[in-house]
Amino acid sequence: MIGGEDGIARWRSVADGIRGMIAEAGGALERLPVEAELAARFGVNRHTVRRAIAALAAEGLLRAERGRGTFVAARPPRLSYPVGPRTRFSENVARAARRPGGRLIRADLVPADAALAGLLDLRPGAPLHRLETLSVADGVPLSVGTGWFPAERFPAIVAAYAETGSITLALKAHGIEDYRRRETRVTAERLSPADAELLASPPDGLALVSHGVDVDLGGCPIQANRTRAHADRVELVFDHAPPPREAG
Amino acid sequence: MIGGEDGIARWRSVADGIRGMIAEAGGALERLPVEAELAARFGVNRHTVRRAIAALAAEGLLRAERGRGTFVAARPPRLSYPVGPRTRFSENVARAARRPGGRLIRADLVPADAALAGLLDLRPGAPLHRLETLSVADGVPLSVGTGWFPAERFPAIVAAYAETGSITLALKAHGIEDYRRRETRVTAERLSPADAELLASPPDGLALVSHGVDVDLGGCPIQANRTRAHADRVELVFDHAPPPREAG
DNA sequence: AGTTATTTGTTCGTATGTATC
DNA sequence: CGATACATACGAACAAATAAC
Repeated sequence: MIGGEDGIARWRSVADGIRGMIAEAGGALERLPVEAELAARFGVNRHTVRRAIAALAAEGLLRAERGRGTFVAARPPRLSYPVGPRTRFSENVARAARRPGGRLIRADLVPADAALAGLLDLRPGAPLHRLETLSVADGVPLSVGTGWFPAERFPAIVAAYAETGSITLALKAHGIEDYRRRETRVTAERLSPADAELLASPPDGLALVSHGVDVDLGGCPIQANRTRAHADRVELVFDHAPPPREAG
Repeated sequence: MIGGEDGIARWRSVADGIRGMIAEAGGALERLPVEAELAARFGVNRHTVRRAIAALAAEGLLRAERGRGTFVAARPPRLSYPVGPRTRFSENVARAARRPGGRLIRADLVPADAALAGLLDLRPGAPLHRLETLSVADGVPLSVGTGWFPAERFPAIVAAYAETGSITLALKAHGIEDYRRRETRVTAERLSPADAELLASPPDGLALVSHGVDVDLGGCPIQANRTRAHADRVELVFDHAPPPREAG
């Protein structure tokens, strides 16, 4: 069964109608009329309105709250998150914020699979400390990160992180004075239910996923990392500094 | 109304059940039983099964095709998309593919708003050529890009791009021999309906959105750019090249 | 604090449209 | 063309969260 005159489903027309209402109001419309009234206004069943609202909510335009109403999503500006050779996820991350912080969610010892072994220059099966951490700024959770560290080289990394709340300091306790980011790969995914929970996000939120490998000054890998940043709250900024003229 | 014993909605249990079926089959399950059979198997109404399938499809796990069936989505590996100072979106982009290509979707003349004027070092209201382009590799659309060019400096950019299919060549026709990417900001969003259409994607797909500004060798901005890459098909790779040893 | 009204969320039922096989 | 299978649409009822009294 397809909608009124043309071959367009009715819920799509309703969705476009709602889009129009929002555009017409020009920012003045905070809350949508209730579903029953929209259904009456568009001359369709309440389910059809709900289908339209679901589509717009999936787009990020609306946010429906049970018992309260349906609201036009007004998103605050994202926090800029610089990424470069000197990226320190748990630290520089939220330096712009007044109260940055990190928290250890979980830590365990896992064997390296083929992919991790390749990234870290280890044999498959080598023991790795896996740390799951949450980074928070001004009380708002920004990202969940999983870091893998060679357990033989960094035997006390978990305790050091738990004590200092900083990867950089925990590495320093193992003799790493400085390190560099080698490469960052960025993708986008939907938040997993577990990550949505940690990030205090509705389950339909998006994650900016970045994979990276940090190396010591000798080029030896010391950490593989997978960070899921809340896409509504964070933007990644890559500064492509011009190459030094002298080096040609 | 909430499902059977605990406070979990039935469609969530059904979704978990389907997840289980897929996991249990371990890759051997290509096609799901039809909705009516799933409804019977889980003891719920067909609508409840459809709600569960919709959720899993939104997660990217399933793909429903009208008239054919519901299938477990097997996603091909993402194409790596290097981003750096010498990024040429319409070109390097898909060099890894056998048949890269670009297509002009739309072009028009727009006045610079405050944000664009700031990025491009122009006065607000200055005329800009806006080009909407689609980049394709091996027949698969990868990304939609919108580029803004100062119209006074690049009066014939639209014709030049339409003729050559390349931003770099179109700029060369205006005397730009080389240019650099200054900065890239990356976020994630849901695909807009229009972009989903262009990218031949289901409407619930995700976009990796990158904003960038290109400057000529004198540092003068020549292009502002907003690219929406299909998150399932593309990953952005940022290579944080080590500082050249020779230069100290 | 407790009760009621409002509003979105879930579930079932039924029927029909439309694409595929 | 008929059968199959997903998509759309309407109707009815109740659940659960919130807000108002």
